[in-house]
Amino acid sequence: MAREPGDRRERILASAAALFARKGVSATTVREIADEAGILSGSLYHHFESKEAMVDEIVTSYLEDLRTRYKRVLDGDSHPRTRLHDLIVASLEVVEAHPHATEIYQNDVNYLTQIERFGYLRTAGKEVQQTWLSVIEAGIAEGVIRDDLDPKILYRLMRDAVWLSVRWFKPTAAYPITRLAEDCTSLFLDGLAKTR
Amino acid sequence: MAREPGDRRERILASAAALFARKGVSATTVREIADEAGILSGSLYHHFESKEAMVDEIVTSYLEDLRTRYKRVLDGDSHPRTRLHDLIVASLEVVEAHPHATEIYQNDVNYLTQIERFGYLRTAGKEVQQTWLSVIEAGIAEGVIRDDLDPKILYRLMRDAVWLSVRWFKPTAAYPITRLAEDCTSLFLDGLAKTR
DNA sequence: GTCTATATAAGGATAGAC
DNA sequence: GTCTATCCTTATATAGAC
Repeated sequence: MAREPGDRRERILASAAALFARKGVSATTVREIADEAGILSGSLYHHFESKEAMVDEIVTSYLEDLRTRYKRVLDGDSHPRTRLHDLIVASLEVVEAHPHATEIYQNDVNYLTQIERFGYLRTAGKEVQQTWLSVIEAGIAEGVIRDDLDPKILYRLMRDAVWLSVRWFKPTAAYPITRLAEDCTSLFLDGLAKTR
Repeated sequence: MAREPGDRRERILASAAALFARKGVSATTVREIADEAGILSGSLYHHFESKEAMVDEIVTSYLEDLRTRYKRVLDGDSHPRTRLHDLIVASLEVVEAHPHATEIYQNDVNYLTQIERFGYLRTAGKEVQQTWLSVIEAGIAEGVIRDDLDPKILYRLMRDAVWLSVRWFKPTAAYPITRLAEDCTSLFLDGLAKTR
């Protein structure tokens, strides 16, 4: 299959994402990105307006995918336990589909939100929180989830545990992403105590 | 009480830490640090050898405190549930005592470990992991903790949930750090399901 | 201990040839 | 679409006066 136009651009963006993820956005230079792409830094500006524009594209398509998948979860099975599990699965699938973007977001969100251009990250964060909260609160209302813990606290603890897996999780045949999702769900819902 | 010598230096370091935490190490300039301290950038070099040296001091004293507190936990009560709780408390106390250093570590560990000078961060990470693993594995051996979940996975999930609280947790009278520690322990050990 | 002044390097970005 | 060449700005760091 022949390469479409835009393929080259996509590959530049992909290797830029890898660099941003590994070193951080601020510490990655346009010269390094160009090196990785096998061109000179000036040539990058034929494809992209700026370094910020590259980050923007990477993060935007990441958030778009995330939004789509979360919406699909809310349209699916409505049992709280299933729904929480589906949210975890969706998140881990986004991690798998956009590992570099996930890492950029997790590492550099503080830095990025200070740049006007990336103000939309705050909104996105609130949307994600709202999705989780609606699931947790429905679970409490239905009597499936404990009511003695603050839903917002629960959300943040679970969110960080799940998303930060981008830093360490490498799926294997013996321990695939589906297994990690099940273990997360079971840890959060059932806990790791053998007896109570 | 009069200010001791070194106090000025400590205050510069503290405001540098705040900047590093907020913007990231790489995106923080020595001019900003100097501004914050009310001096010119050149004058910083009377107190510190380099920007890296500042980061090094901040991170080193953070890790030192962490090590001390973890050691104290391992010398204390040996019941698995208590011990896990104590580990969470110790971690959250370190977050409280070194919020900026914690954030620097969490956000910039990828970037820092690529700098030769900060190679010791890998060792420190392994030590922390070993501490948690010993507690988890003892709990499994004593039949208090489930044996169907990989201890290393459990460690990473709990670690990220606990440490990342630095990004959002602000203690209040109604919800102090001790409460967060208890909620973490209860979430991890008992889970959030009301019935099974 | 801080300032002035500046060396030196690296950064993002642009213009125009090819 | 990439290269050469370079502009301009910003960065870390230093030297020596005060």
